[in-house]
Amino acid sequence: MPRAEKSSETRRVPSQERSRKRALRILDAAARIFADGGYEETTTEAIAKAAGTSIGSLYQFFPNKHAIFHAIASRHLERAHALFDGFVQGPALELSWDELLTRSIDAFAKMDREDPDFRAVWTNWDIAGQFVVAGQQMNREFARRIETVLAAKARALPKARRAVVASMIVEVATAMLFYAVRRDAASGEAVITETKRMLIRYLRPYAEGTES
Amino acid sequence: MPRAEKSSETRRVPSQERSRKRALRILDAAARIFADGGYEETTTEAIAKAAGTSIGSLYQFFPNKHAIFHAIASRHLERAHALFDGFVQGPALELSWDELLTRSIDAFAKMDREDPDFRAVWTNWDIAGQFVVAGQQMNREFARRIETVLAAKARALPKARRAVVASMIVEVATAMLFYAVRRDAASGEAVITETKRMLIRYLRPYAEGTES
Amino acid sequence: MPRAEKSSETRRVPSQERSRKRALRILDAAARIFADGGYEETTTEAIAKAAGTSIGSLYQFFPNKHAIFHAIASRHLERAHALFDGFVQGPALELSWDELLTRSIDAFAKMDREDPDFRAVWTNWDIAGQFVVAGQQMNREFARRIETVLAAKARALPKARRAVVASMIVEVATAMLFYAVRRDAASGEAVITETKRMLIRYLRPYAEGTES
Amino acid sequence: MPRAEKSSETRRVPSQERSRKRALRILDAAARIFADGGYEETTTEAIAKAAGTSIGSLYQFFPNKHAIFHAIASRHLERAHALFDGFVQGPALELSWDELLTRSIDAFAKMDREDPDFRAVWTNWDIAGQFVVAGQQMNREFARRIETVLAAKARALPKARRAVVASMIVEVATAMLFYAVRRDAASGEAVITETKRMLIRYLRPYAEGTES
DNA sequence: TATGAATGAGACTTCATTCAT
DNA sequence: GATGAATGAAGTCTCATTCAT
Repeated sequence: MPRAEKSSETRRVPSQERSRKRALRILDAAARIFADGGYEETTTEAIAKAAGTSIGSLYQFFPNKHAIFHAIASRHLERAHALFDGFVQGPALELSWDELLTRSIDAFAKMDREDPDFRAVWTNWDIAGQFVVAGQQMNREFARRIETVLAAKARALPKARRAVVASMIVEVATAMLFYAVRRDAASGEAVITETKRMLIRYLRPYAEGTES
Repeated sequence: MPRAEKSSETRRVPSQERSRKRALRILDAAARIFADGGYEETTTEAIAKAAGTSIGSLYQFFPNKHAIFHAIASRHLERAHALFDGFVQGPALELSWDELLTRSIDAFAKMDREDPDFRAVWTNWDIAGQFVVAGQQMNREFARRIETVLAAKARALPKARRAVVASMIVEVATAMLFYAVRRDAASGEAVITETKRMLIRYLRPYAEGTES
Repeated sequence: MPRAEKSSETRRVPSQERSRKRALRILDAAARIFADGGYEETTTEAIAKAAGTSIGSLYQFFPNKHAIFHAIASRHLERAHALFDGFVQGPALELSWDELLTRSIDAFAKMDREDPDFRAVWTNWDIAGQFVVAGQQMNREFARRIETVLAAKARALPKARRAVVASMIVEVATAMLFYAVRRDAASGEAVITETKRMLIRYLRPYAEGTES
Repeated sequence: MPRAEKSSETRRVPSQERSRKRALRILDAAARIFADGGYEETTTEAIAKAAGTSIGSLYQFFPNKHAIFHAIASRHLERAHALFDGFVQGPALELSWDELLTRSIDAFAKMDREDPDFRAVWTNWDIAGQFVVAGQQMNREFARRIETVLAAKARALPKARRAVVASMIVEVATAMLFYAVRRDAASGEAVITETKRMLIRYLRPYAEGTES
């Protein structure tokens, strides 16, 4: 059926394209509103309006409100992972502990400041009261990867304690980065600086093999 | 007539007593549900039922749902302040940095584990999307007090940076304590231990006057 | 049982007295609040408080909220009837039409201004949406009595039309009196004056036998 | 493509059309229930059901219960004004006093009998205990217009008393019309007739310049 | 496929009434 | 009998989701 084929093809491509764009617009709008107003306070209607679509269209892309949040979380997760992998894999690993920490924290601070998804996800990571979603999962993922770095770099750290230390790094970094974005630029910057200092001091003994 | 006197006394006291108890039961129940299910997800009906009362009684004690949360936050705030003041005032100040940190973190860890209010407040500290309530306010209060301790103990720390460092202590401690209670007993304990270590290592240079 | 008799007697008399007073206080308070705020808007709690009693006592005197309103209406009814009977019975009947009207309207205007029950009853005479209560009933009662006066004084008025005319008098007087109390003293007075004029002009032809 | 054109036209029009109709159905149903059962006694649920819609739809048209009443009042106000203006403006003014009164009262009686809004508004004109709304406002408006007619027709009436007399006309007419619709057809008719008579007799002296 | 009107479950809150003290 | 805490039915309104056009 050439007609169907052709029409479906030519109609499909731009339509897919437009669809994808619309889905993204929804996600972007939702991230902004979730971050500003909280998950519960955000209405699906408000998201649709902010995205310039109708509520009906919104439900064509996402089965329910939670799915929207989930999609934002996933998107953020992916970005964060990609960013993170630049530091725990490849040439970056050659850097000194201090350098590695400094650079990765700076990189995340930059992303957090710029990516609305970050605030959306972290502000609402306890949706439905379960510490289910993204946040936890993501941090666990990060911790696992950090463990491998610790294995290579922190020779003085007993294997048994690697998991805790990795978690400490992730949780502290995350918490302070989140704290930083909630403050004004200047004091946010100071917090970032101090966070790096704290982690460096914390980890140095493990790296040097001179645990206090 | 001692009997009459007594009876008239006990007639009203239990009434007040029972009222007070009921109010506390409501608060306790609410704390539990807020912590488990989140503020928005928690219905006043559910609180009443969990407290073993009727919805009408609940509204006799609290004008609306938010007031219940507020009461829990206040209660927690008071307890936390009282606890904290034991460390930043009086003889405890004679302790070494390390001792002071260790003891106060242990004290808070104990309280957090035992006080359902803690989770209720910290899980929901961003009600309505604003970082308004208790949480922020409380931490700021803590930070202010820690500053005075720093003034006395951290001679190497420039006055200008005291505020940031104080915030770091509070925020990291809070975040990790919160993280700890969400885990099982064993790993929670490990996290507490590691948190103390991290803060001690972070602060030592400031205390010793040998900043790295 | 002398003890019981005596105690019940001596206790009873003042108690009855006190009870009656309390019931009246409740009615007075209720009339004021009903008049100012409307039946639905008035809570039984508010009545009890304004009467200086407890809600429990209130329900010992009246089985439910409506009964309170009903009691007020009855009380007003009685007073109004007593007042009215002074004009449709006895020596007052010797007066001329104009005098009779003038005096009775003045008398009612005075009562309406002074009796809080009046406003309470007339403001809320449509409780529950049925034009049930007092108002209707009272006016019908009045009309019936006026009919007898008409029989005597309005010789030119055919018997068949007496009922309508009587109703006209009652309804117009009531409505305008009610209108008058809602205005300030001065214009209220003017309305009363004008109402008398209107009724006099309306009725004169019936009395004189020169229907226009 | 006429078909497409037409279909696109009719596709939206019915939607608007249906909406408007639904809003009107809600208003009509509400007027009926308000009139029969009183404002407070009427539930939004009942209105929705009587209008054949869902409660959700109702709230899509009206922000709250009071707005529904307000809309009814406005609608009635407009109709009443339009009707009234036919008598106080234009050629009708050429009529004699008696004719003018007779015709306008008949016109209003007809409307009141047929328009459910009338009873809804007048039965509940004291919502919330304040004599705020429509009723008062409307009557004042009417009175003001009647004053101008009086200026032209009632030469014997001193300017200072025009306002009272105008109010008398409005209030008496309104009250008796309202009374009339609450009675059965026959006696209602008699009341209307008698009301005209009363007003004519009342006003004649003012018109003729022979005040009694 | 886009739209937005329609739906209705369910949340919060009030208040008449009951009942233990 | 007096008190006022306790009760729960019922009302208003919101908002996630569906569905006709």
